[in-house]
Amino acid sequence: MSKENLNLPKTSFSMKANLPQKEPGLIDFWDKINLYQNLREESKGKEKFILHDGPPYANGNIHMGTALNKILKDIITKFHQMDDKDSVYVPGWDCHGLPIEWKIEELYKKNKKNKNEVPIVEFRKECRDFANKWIKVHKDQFKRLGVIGDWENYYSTMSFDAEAQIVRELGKFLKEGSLYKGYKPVLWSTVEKTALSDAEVEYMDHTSDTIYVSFLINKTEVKDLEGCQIIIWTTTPWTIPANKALAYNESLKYLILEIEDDNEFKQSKVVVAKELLESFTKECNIEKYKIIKELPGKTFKGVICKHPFFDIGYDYDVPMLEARFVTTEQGTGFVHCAPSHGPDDFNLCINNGIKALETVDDDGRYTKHIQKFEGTHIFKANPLVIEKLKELKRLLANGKLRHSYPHSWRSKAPLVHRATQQWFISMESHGLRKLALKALDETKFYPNKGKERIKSMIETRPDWCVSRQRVWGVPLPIFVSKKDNKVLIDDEVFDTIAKIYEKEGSDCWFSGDFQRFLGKKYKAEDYVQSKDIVEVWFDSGSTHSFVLEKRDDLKWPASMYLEGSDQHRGWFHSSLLESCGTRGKAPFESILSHGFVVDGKGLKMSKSLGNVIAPEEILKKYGADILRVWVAASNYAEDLRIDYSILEQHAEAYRKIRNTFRYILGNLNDKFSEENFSKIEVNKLPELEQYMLHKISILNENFHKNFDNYTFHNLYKELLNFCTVDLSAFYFDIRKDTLYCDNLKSEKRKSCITILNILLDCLLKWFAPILSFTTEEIYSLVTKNSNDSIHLKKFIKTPQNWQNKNLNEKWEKLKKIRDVANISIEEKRANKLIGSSLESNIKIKLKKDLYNIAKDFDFAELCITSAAEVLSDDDLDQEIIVETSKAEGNKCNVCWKIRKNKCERHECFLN
RNA sequence: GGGCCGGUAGCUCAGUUGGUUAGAGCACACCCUUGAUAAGGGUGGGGUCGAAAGUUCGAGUCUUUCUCGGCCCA
Repeated sequence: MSKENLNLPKTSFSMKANLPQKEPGLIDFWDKINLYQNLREESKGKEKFILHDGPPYANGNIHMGTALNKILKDIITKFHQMDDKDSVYVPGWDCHGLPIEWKIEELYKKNKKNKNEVPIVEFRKECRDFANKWIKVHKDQFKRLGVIGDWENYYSTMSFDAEAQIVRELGKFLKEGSLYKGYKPVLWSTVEKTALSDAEVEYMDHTSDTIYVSFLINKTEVKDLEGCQIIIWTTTPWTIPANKALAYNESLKYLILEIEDDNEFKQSKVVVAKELLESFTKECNIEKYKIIKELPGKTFKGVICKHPFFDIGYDYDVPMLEARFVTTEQGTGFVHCAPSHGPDDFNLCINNGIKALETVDDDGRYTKHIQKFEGTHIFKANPLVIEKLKELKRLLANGKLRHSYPHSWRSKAPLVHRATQQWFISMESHGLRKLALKALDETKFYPNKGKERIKSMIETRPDWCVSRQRVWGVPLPIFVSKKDNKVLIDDEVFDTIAKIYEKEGSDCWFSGDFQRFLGKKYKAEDYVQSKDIVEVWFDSGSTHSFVLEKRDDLKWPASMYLEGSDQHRGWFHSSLLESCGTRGKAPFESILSHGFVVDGKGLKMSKSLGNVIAPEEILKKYGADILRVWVAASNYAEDLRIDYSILEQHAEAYRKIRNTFRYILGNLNDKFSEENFSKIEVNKLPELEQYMLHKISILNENFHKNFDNYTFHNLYKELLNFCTVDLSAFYFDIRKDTLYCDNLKSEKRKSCITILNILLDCLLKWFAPILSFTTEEIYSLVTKNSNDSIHLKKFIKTPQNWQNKNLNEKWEKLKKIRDVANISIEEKRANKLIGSSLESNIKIKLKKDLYNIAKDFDFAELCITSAAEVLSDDDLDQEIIVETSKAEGNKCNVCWKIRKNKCERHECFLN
């Protein structure tokens, strides 16, 4: 008997995947057949699913987080496409902003070029080129991941039409009146000469000078306080010249002490918080003192102090104000307030009628408002201030403190709070906060916890500062009248600007002549043109207006926004505010947020820890499909762990899936014939095949449930388990005998082939959104049409009559018997009585109920033994007993079963 | 420092309103197979559910504290 007469599997589908080599070819194939266009053609007129791409910043190579984000987007887009929708994905890029400006400046420094001597227009052109360069790089990197989208017609925040639309959006806020000119302290970098957004701030350790300063009480109605000195503690001595007030907390208790040490403060009566007495006396080296009196916080209401520099011209009142931000964590229980140099100080002062002044200029030097120190750089002012305080006998102590302090993420320079003129969008004036909160209630969140996260941010956030003192961005379309200082608000002007931008881009704002923006109605000489640009979050927050609304292939609002969980404060947030401010509604119907990529131990990836894995390495070693499996198998609601052992595990699972396909293809000899599911005559199939149809149907149901909830890790796990447990270890194992040995015309074999065709169809489609490359590789192997793609297909629909609950229950019982049989066989195998299960005969004893179910089944087939006997025995102490004995006789060289006589099986006999 | 989220086998994940002995797949070990073969099958070991305390007849599940990690904010 030779093997040629058997129907052994034969396929050209290789066991080894070779993904890194094979995948680029499939990307070329998708380009060649114009897959994206075909998808649009195919689904014309269907319900749209629009996943609006949050634009990554066009700078630097992609990292794991970006890869995760894009793959997740692609998986979801493909799912909806196969779910019979028109699922359009338009990728985009965020292009303006400081990081790119910095890159160009770095280049300038390298080439000894002075930025100030380069015309802004030229500088901006270099920024634009830089962004364009990275868009190209990103595009290739994203395509390499298998992401299908409109790569030819991507969007960018620096395109001319985007810049034009951003102006129109700003115009809406200006016209409404919610965009206002304010004067607030912002975090300012004196090195970069700009205000920084929250995202650009890094908290690092910094050593500050600390001082204890006394403020002499000047006016009070409380007798006890007369002649006392209020003590403050600060880590920013340079802000003392800008001091305008002192803050105390009503809920604290304070003490008046009389210092008895023999020094310049001898017999001084000083006031500090009771709780801080110990640290205060220790740090100021006060050894002998007397507690005169304890006072409640409210005592300080209305008290007026003298500025410590009173004697050198700072002869104004320093009132004491109540503030909850005063704590007893450090210091003295009193806080010195410089409204120009701290948000808390600013708010407290403005509420009490004390205005902030421009006390420090762009470079960080004191202005004319700071007597005696004008022109001094604040970073060099501490020793001067300390010296002066000492001289005036207002300094109790000074020292150093190492603490967490804000720094610029680029220059690493320490930042300061500085009051500057800025443009704000009010959260309250036109009900923006309320609108945004309402819009969130109407948004579906995956996972649900995202809703609370963004809501609490919206509830407490201050007005939105949208201006930046930089050059690489969309200019604020603002003209201020020289006559009355009023902002020019005229739709015609906004529209003129937008129209010019559409043709030339916003670079022309800086070309000098701005009369053309004003048209004929206004004269340039009457106005001052703003040179501020819009902060980049406003850019990306407006993408819905110049992408979703403007493109015919998209819709507004988007079906989904999908980003990392940090974007609750980023893009989700700015998009929500921009859209609610201009349209009263959110630009998205749902938000999906994913966690961060961390290493195998759950720690964040960093260069210093050396645990960074670049997508590129994974692509080179494993291929994109393995990375896609990792995405699908991980629970994105939490942080996602990755390292090589985790990837190795997923690669192993992939091999299992690949071999499942390979088994099917082998037995179909690479000839897939599509079955019409609704025409399958279920009842005519063997029960095992019926059971498989039931399994497929149930799995398909769960598949859609998981898809509806976007729980891909459960979906993937079910698919993998199906391949491993139901197919490989069960159905395939049992049916090998039929497939290899039965006649090609046998009904049983034909039924099995039908199931294999159905399985191939199902598995290809179920896996296509995840294993985009592998499923395409297989599909192109079995399809006759060389221009066809698995990604053009729709999900399967299983007919109702495939589900059979009774049959399922029955087969669950049969499998239980099979499990017991396996244990029995294993015992004999361990005793070296048998090797292969085919070397055994089994005797199955069952209680009556189970016997009645099992008696009609061939357990030799189900358990892959040479013979099986099923007996009824009601005296059993267990439900199922299986006895295994060594099969005696000769091995049939066709079906390998061991028989005493010649194999009576028809096919074997024939041979 | 504050807010939010999380910690279940080596790994990826299940675990209903608190209710038997905490599950699955992979990995691992051993065995079998050599007609899916750098594949396939079988059996098995493995968990103080981050820690402690509390509520309860009963806690992976509820409460508190602590700890570790992540995101956001200061």
